Amino acid sequence: MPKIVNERADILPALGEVFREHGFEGASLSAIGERTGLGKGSLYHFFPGGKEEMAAAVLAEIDTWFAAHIFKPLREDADAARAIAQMFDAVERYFESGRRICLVGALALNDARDRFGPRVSGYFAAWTAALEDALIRAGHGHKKARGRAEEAVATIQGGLVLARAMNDSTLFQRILTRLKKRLLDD
Amino acid sequence: MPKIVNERADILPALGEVFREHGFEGASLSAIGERTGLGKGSLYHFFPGGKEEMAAAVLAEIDTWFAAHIFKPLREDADAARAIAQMFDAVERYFESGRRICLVGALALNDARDRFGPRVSGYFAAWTAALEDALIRAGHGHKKARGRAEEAVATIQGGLVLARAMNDSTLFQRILTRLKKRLLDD
DNA sequence: TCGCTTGTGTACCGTTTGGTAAAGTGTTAT
DNA sequence: ATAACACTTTACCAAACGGTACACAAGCGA
Repeated sequence: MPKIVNERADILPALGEVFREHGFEGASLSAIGERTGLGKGSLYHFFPGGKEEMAAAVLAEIDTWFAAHIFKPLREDADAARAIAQMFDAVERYFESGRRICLVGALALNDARDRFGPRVSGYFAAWTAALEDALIRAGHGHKKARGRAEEAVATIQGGLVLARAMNDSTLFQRILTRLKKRLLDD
Repeated sequence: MPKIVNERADILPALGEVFREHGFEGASLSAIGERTGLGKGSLYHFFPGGKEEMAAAVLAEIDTWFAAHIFKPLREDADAARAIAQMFDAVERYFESGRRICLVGALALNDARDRFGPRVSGYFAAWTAALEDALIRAGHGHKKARGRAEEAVATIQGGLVLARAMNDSTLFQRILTRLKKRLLDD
């Protein structure tokens, strides 16, 4: 009986895509099995906690990725403006110009939020806080930096909603471009 | 056998709340029955098409409401700036300061979008088009009005995501206030 | 070669799912 | 009074659900 995977981290990307497509409730074990190529036996071997543990693992991986590639540079890069510009590049690549949605945002919208409350709120709290920090260092007034950061993160999330609703990835790119310009030039 | 309701429109609000809470897949017939107080028999009497017809009816009602209370004033009010201001008031009331999510946006994020594609895209297309129209009449440049309208609608949607994710309705209010100011003063 | 660990496949569990059928009960118009 | 209609109740269905149990195969160190 040959191994298919040997690290549970190997199937997290596929897991993430299933949850993105169907949501938490809609992602059935059969859909998960199909996408990952694993049977129930293997899935419950890697994730004894079932669907909930799978989603939690995906969220944790997302957290880690964003912390390393976006939040940390925003907080620590000596050139704050450059970090902000890089955030926009990373966001556009990560969300594939709006063709890919934000799983955390999607989970936040229905009752799945209650299952993953701290993870969901922590993700957005970390993002806005890091961006606020960068904005201040880039010369924005302390008082307005938090508001601008919140609004920017919201605009990105909303851009994903609109781009997916209208099936128009150029819309997401336009929104990002405008937002980036406003944050850096203003 | 007493009537519980006699117009199917009477149960649309309750239906909408169930879909908002659980999403399309997650809204089981038993949950729907509980919330509406109707058994399956009655539900299938009013909606022979099942869940899909229920959700479609809710979406149609939402479309109608927004068309009458938001899109139409934006397009037709002689005082465009006032129409925009009223849009923000209506949005804050309708979404209960971020405690209530946008069902259309939520459906857009997972595979439920494919079931209701035209309705979902039409909703956002109508909103952005109406706001663009008002922005032009309020003195914004023709060329940038569309971009600003798209970004504004996206920010509202994203504000709902963030407010719900962080369980903070003041966040939604702050975002609306900032956005309104920028659209009207800039 | 022997166990042991780590995965995998399959059969199975009880429950819930969306949906159907039909009988029954009120109301209303004739 | 009666027949038609509108709605509700109940029972029922096959399929799918999340999850469990367990036998079994491969790789590996001793």
